[in-house]
Amino acid sequence: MGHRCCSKQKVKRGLWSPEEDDKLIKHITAHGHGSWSSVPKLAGLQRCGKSCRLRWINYLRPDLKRGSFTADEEQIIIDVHRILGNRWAQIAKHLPGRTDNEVKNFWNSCIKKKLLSQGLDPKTHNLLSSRQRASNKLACHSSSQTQEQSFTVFNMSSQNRDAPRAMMKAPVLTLPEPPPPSDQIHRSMAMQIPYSECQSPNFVGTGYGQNPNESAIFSYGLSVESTIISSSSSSIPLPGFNNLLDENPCIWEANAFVETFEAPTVEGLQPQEQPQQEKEKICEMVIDKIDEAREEVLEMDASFDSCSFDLGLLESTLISAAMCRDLSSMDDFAWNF
DNA sequence: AACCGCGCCAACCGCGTCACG
DNA sequence: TCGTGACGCGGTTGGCGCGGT
Repeated sequence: MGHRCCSKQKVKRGLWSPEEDDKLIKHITAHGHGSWSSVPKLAGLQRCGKSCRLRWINYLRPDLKRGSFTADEEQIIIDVHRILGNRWAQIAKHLPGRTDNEVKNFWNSCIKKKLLSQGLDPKTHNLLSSRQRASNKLACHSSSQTQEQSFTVFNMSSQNRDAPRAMMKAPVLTLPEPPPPSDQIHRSMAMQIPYSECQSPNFVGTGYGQNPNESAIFSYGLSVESTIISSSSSSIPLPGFNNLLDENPCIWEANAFVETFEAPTVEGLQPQEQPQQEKEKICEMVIDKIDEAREEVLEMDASFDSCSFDLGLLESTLISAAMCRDLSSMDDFAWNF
C-alpha cells in the first residue's frame, strides 16, 4: 500500500539511489520544491511527494550538518526535551542543521540509554525509583562504562552515585515579574515556580503576560545561592558531604534568584514585529547569565570538596524560564497570572 | 568463514492540522 | 459547514553494518 497522496501512482520505495538523489537535487535547486506532490513528476522520479520531501529535508538539504552530535548539542537536546518532551521538530529547531528525525534517532539510540544508566527516567527526567533503577541496571550494565556525570541531578563522587535516596527539596526558581513595557510601572511581585512543576508534563508556566501578542521586552538575570542542609542540621557544606548522603537522609536545597535587569529593546521595530528578535535576545542573555553563574558556582564548588552543584539543572530551569516566553514553540504552555 | 544478535538510522506509516474550494 | 488534498509531525519498521561466537 502506498501513501494516500500517491496511491494511484506506481511508486518506488526503500532506499534512494544516487541517481534519484541527483534528480531531486537538480530539480529543487532549479525550481524549488513548490508543491511536493508535483515534485516526483517534474523531477522524473517514481517516488511519492511525501518521500521526496522527506529525502530532501532529512538528507539532501544543503544546510544540513552531518556527523555525530557534539556534547553541546547533546546537552541542548536533553535540556529542551526535559521541557518539551518528544516534540522532535521543536527540539530540532534549537539545533541548526539537524533534523527532527536525526534528533529522534539520536535520542532513542544514545541519550535514552545514557539517562537510564544514570538512574533517570528519559520521559520525565526525574530520578527513577529504586525498583526501576534495579531493573535498568541489568539492561544498562553493558553501557555503564560510558556513564558521564554531567547530566545527573547531583554530581556525586563515584562511590555515591547511587545517592538518590537522599531526599531532595525542590529548588525554587524565583522570577520577579518584569516591568510592563507600556506604563513602565514596576511591580515587584515575584513568581515562584517549584522546579518539580517545571518538570511536570502538565506544567503550566506561570509568568508575566498572558497575551501572546503582548510586546513585553524583558530578560532575566541570575544570581545563585545554593545551600546544602543535612539532617544533622549543619548548614555548612561539609567536606564529607557524600558520606552524609550515605548515612543520613540529606536535604538539598537550591534557590536560583532570578532578577530583572534592564529590558533590552530592538531599535526601529514596533513591538508586534519583535517576537523573534525578542526570543533570540532573551536566549542570548540567559545563556550569558548562566555562564556567569557557572563561573561563580565553579568557584564556590572548588571549596566544596567532593560535592558539586549541578549546573545542568540550573541551566535547564532557566532556559525553560526563557523558553516560556517562546510562545510559538511552547504552545502547550499557558501563561496564567 | 559462516552465522547470529544487536544497534543505528533512513525511510515509511498514520494521524492531526491547515488551506482552499 | 463540509470535503478534499497537502503538509508536518511523531512513532515505528526494516535493512545494513558490525562485533561476537
